[in-house]
Amino acid sequence: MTPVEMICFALYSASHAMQRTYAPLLEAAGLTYPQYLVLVALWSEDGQSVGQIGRALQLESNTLTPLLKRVEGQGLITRTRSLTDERQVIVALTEAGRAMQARVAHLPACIVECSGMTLEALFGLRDQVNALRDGLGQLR
Amino acid sequence: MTPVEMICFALYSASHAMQRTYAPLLEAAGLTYPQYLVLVALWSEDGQSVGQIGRALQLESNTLTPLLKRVEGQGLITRTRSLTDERQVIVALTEAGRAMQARVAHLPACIVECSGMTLEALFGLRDQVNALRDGLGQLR
DNA sequence: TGCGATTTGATCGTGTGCGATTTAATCATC
DNA sequence: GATGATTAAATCGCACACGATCAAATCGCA
Repeated sequence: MTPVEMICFALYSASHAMQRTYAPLLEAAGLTYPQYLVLVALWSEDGQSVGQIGRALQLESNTLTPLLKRVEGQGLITRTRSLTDERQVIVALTEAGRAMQARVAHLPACIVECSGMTLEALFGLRDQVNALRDGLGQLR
Repeated sequence: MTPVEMICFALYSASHAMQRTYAPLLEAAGLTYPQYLVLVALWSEDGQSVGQIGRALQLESNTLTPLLKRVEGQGLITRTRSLTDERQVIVALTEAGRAMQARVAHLPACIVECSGMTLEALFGLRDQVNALRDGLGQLR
């Protein structure tokens, strides 16, 4: 059994390869890969709580809190306590945060190109990988 | 575009889900997930240099060196300079390192079970994910 | 109304990943 | 045989991930 023969290593190495592909493209925008994913979630729905973002990205507050503070420091988001429930911190895009979307809009196409696969193959693969993830997440 | 619609997020979240599934099973053996992968590589071929392990796992020496020192500290491997090329550090299994293989031999079957997918589906998925990784790695 | 249980986010410590740089050993070319 | 280029590993700094824990706010229920 070599690492290459294991599904877990395939995911591990492919995930890192993806981050290595994105990183130089995101560097121009001053973003890291997880920071970019947070913005994607906010572009999809602005004004989410830390918990909502965590459920979307499968991350805990101990990862998100410092990450969000860094993105806030860049002026892309604001973090404010909810008025209706002061336990929650609402994360909202600033104008600069919204403007960032256009600046990185070309990245997904770059990734598809780099991958050397068709869009259909990538979508099929995505669905299978998501199914595996959800299967593994079942027992938590 | 939500995170869920992106192939990069599928890999990102599935890789983390896999690590979260392995972690509690490896904890009994005192191993982290990357440490386990290093041992898998060594069980496949003992006596590899840091560079060889790095090429197998797609990791740089700046990641491997401290990781290997921790595994060495647990008495599972030894790190010795090569006699023929003193730039290289040869990593070899100790008796305890070899014995560890039997101790975690049941893990892959656990993962297959947790995944809720057939072995054939997992193998097919693995090959596709590896192809994507290799495609992305092409331009490096 | 009061008070224990739950929820939410933050904090802390450990272990990766990786870009940039450094040091030591080896190679290539003369 | 000397010496500049290359290679291998180590070191440093920064940014995740996550287990464990904490503080504050809210909920549930008598």
